[in-house]
Amino acid sequence: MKRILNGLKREYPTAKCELAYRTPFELLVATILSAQCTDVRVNLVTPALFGRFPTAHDLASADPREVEELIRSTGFFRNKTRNLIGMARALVEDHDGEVPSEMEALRVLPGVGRKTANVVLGNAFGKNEGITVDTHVARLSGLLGLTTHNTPDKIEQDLMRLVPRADWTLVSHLLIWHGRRVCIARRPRCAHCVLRTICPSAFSAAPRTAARHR
DNA sequence: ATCCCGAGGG
DNA sequence: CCCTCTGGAT
Repeated sequence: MKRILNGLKREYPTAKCELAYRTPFELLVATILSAQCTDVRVNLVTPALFGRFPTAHDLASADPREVEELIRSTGFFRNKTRNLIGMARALVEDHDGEVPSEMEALRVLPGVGRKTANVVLGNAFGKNEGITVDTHVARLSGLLGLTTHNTPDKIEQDLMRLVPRADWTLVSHLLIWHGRRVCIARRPRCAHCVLRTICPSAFSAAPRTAARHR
């Protein structure tokens, strides 16, 4: 695991959050939108969304139909709209319209789960509350020791035990970047992967289909 | 047909 | 643990 992380660090020295945002509020909204949707598509809709609803106060009084139209292409748009407006109202009522920097306060907001809270705490507030790993990690399962009995939750716990707390947010981004750029679903670029020599699922020749790990 | 930086509910 | 919610890219 140590060797894997060192390899990834060398490959992505500037890994960071790829969601576009300027304020904690914008990051919170963008992260909620990123559920089952790529960061690229989120970044396509957020400029118009943030232009129309720059703060929690603006979103709290928004017309749901207008929000739905703006975020439709990110999928799950009815759930997301309900959560976004409910979240904005909670921010206005309980936090003067600001995004709280505490895990417990974030988690009770509508639509904010463990992963969303971690992204906001790590990237907007510089806190390392935990390592959250995305669905890409299933493709690194062979490397990370992910099995039926060794779930993503277990992997995250192992990573937190191995990595200094100061690097938790960085490690989340390293794994995400690798998933986005190299270990791509159904078309992994194994020939360009720094983990090629130690990955049990890697193709030695140019791959045509994705590696299956389970 | 399968996947995407998920959350909420049963 | 399971299921549902959604559109777009590949």
